Amino acid sequence: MNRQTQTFNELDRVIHEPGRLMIVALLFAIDQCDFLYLQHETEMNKGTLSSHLSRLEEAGYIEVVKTYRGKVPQTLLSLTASGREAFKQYRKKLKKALK
Amino acid sequence: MNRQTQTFNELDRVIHEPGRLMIVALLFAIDQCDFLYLQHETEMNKGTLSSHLSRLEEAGYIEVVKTYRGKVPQTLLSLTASGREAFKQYRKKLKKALK
DNA sequence: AAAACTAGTTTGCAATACCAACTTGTTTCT
DNA sequence: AGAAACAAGTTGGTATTGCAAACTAGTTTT
Repeated sequence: MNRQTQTFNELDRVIHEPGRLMIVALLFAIDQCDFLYLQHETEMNKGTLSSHLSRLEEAGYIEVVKTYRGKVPQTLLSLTASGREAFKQYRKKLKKALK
Repeated sequence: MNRQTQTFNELDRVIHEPGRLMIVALLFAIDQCDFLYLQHETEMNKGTLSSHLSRLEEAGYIEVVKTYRGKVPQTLLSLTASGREAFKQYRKKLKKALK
């Protein structure tokens, strides 16, 4: 039984998906940002971004706060403690497996 | 424009999928093996393994040789030069992005 | 007041992914 | 000889992803 190999199979799928990996890595680095910033930074279209954010929220990895910038709606995103931990674990496992 | 972020989006999807990541990483390490060995090592069911192998073959990343061990069919798998290169690139990008 | 814009969400669709069950040919058990 | 098991797939069925287009709700422009 090759444990090194199995490590790849234990990767958190919610985070592993490149679209969400971009989002989580960004939020890990900058703590908080809004929907538009994410859209520009990741170059995803609105629909795709929106669904990835829903998935991350369901997983408890991000917090979604709908607010206003003046009178324009603005959605603020940030990692939860659980999300930070999940990303750290993911990175750790991946680094180990890629050795 | 955050290039670090975009790196995650440039990852080779054929290799990024954990099932295929296991296969490719194994073949990278051991050069050649058969279907059964892969099945035990990755703990995937036959259907899933078979379809991942087809995908990797289509991508030109592995060579599939159907032979016999006595009269029992045996499928031998190995990475192509292109497959080795793709895995090296994948690893390089990922390591860079995880920094 | 109507048209256009902002910020998202929802929907429909094609491609993938994974599992379970079925298939074909061979070998082993009884 | 007949039944069970094995190797290697193939074939559904269900879930997920990604994109584009339509939709919503409030705001600003003309």
